[in-house]
Amino acid sequence: MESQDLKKAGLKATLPRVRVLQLLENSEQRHMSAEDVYKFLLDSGEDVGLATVYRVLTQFEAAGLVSRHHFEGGLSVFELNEGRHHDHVVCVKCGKIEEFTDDIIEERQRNIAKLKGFDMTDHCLYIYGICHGCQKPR
Amino acid sequence: MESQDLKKAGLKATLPRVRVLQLLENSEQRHMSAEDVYKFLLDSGEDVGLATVYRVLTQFEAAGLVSRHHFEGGLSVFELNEGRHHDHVVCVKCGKIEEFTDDIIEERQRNIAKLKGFDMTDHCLYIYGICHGCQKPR
DNA sequence: ATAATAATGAGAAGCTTTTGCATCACTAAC
DNA sequence: GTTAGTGATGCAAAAGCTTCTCATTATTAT
Ligand SMILES: [Mn+2]
Ligand SMILES: [Mn+2]
Ligand SMILES: [Zn+2]
Ligand SMILES: [Zn+2]
Repeated sequence: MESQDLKKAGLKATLPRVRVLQLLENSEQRHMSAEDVYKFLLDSGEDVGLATVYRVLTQFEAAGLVSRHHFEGGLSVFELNEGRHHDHVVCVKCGKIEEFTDDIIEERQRNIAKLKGFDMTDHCLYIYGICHGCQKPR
Repeated sequence: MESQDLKKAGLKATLPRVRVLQLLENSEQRHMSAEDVYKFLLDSGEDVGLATVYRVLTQFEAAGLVSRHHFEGGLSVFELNEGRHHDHVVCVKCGKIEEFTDDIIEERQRNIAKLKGFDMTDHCLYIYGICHGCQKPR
């Protein structure tokens, strides 16, 4: 029940919040822009405002329910935060996204931060390329 | 001589272009937003338009003269491309930026891309944290 | 059910970046 | 050195994308 998740996160269980959370949990498309979320909700007959979508996503991010990414081109997308950190491989042609984690890279990042005297709070690694499907001649 | 670099890149050596390139080469601040570049130029008495700065930076990027980064928060910054790839550690308090390269991380990234069937074109790794100076209590 | 309070939707506003266009400046040819 | 041609520039307007304002509505605790 999404209402419970929201309350645990200290957020009132309003209809727009429940709907956004449900969408992020059930959508085929795991990484979505605010506009995407908005359109999906409109299409499923919800009466929601774009401003609310932005507000809710920002609140979810603050509450740790979702993560926000800034992919190449500067467009920002959201995804449900399911605990396990991961990084991304993005196809620059079709936008396909693959997720991965690499413990050795993670380890090395921590060391680099320490070496530079930083108290690491976050990190992100984006690999851009052309996916198998987009490589075909023609 | 910046005019030569520009011509080699297939760009007319116009005054705004030369000035932007000089600034990127000589500025104390290595990573700059378009607005930064614009203000620096105005302050040094140049008569340049913001639109031109954006146009020139985009052209420089296309020509491989500069790289563009989208740091957390979505703001995009530019830096002179001096051939050697590197990644970034960014202080989320003061904006201080440290650069680094790690061959093992680079190697692993290539493998991950290959494993996922991607033809890697680019990648970026941002480590966010609080720098030494900003860690001091108060 | 009610009252108190917080959240919402719609539109306005704010930023950053891009575009249209008349004018101006490089460049190369004289 | 001039000149002609093309391409670049500055300005203002426009186009995203995101946030804010505010009157209205929904949620929660009583
Ligand atoms: Mn992901
Ligand atoms: Mn750098
Ligand atoms: Zn693809
Ligand atoms: Zn700092």
